[in-house]
Amino acid sequence: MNANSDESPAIRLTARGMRTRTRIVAAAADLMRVQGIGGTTLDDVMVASGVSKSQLYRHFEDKDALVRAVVTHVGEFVVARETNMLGKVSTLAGLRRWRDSLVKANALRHGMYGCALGSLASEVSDHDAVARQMLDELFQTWQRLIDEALARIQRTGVLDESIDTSRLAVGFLASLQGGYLLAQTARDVEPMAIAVDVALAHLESLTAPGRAAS
Amino acid sequence: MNANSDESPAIRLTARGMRTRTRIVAAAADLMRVQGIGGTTLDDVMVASGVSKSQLYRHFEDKDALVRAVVTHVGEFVVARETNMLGKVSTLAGLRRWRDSLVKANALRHGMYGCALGSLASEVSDHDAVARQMLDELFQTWQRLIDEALARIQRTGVLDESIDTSRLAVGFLASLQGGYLLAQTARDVEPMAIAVDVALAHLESLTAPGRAAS
DNA sequence: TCAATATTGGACTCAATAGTCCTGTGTACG
DNA sequence: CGTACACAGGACTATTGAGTCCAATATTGA
Repeated sequence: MNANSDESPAIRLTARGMRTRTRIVAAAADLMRVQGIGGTTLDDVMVASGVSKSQLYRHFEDKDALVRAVVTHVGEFVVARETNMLGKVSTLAGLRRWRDSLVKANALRHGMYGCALGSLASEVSDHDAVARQMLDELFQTWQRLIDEALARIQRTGVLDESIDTSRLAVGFLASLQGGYLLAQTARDVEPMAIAVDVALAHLESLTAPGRAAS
Repeated sequence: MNANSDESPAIRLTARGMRTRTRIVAAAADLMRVQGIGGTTLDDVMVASGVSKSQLYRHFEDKDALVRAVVTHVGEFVVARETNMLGKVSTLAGLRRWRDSLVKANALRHGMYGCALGSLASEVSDHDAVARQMLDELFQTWQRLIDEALARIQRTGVLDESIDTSRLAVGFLASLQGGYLLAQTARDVEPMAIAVDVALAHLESLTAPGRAAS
């Protein structure tokens, strides 16, 4: 939206203030990823960011405002990552590399914590309407990135033009999110890997045999 | 596990006591579904079930124990529902009816609250190891019910025998769970409906044209 | 360098919530 | 029919966590 990352500051901030603000949000995001939003106290954030209560309330009206800043922060991170990984994909092989990268990252933590965005969404959606809408838009952005990659693959000719890639993109994102949840519950990447693989297999089955490109 | 529903009681209970216990768990489950676990206080449960604090602590050692009883309760409900809906499915049409029923129910609440089991899983998995494992087993049961339906479809001949239905089942469950999450975030069933439809389309694409049965 | 203002520290308040305890009442069985 | 014990009520405590306040310090611009 505006030049500085993470939401508009409401108050005028010097460079030092911005750094402090960023430090708070980054620390809060880390804690909330691991402990959840409800499990993270403002005192936790204080200690982790090395900042005092009054600063917290100088920068954020209340905890909800901090949570929203965290949503923005995490959202920017995820969108940047996905833009990086999907932005130039135009082949099935490219999509498989995308899959590998996500699976590998999740395997390192044995499925713990699930998807950074998905966990926030599930915890916040029925409680904070503003944050819910922010997350909805982030999911839509993510879905669009997948859709655009699919559309590029389609344009190479391996995928029939009659296929609605935007519906496929919803399917991919849902498989991924559901996979994250199952992996988190099982403490094992496997269900997440399988879920995305099945979605990829579907895409492959749609590529008419003996078509152009790879 | 044992005859009475919802976990073992640790203490001896008369019929009246069992009813009280059930009332507590049912009230807690309802509240937690709407407000989340963290958002539901024991006082809320007290008021909703018309029961006093000491009774709560007579029946449950602490809040975690109550949460686990809720998991068992909700799990039994979901497994019963899915057994009902999937237990006799042996055609694609039957699977579509299953989809319709889930989508319809979710549409009524505009996606709110997500999946009863999924929401619990996401809130509890990184916090209570015992509850996490219970939920993992419930998801496995659910997945098995889907797998068995797919296997029956496979046995009618419309689905090639070389296909691994258990992997497909993981894909279905993940699509469903991810769809629930996206629907909850969007306050709209649509993403959930699309996610399951894409999964169904995949299955249909696997049914070799010109095979037996319907 | 001085004054205005941004920034910081942390003690303090107030409300909410998990968990305890004790007293009284219903009930089942000998 | 009475005694033991299961069950119910609700006041009470201890803790935690969100949010406030004000005094002290750093920064910036004139």
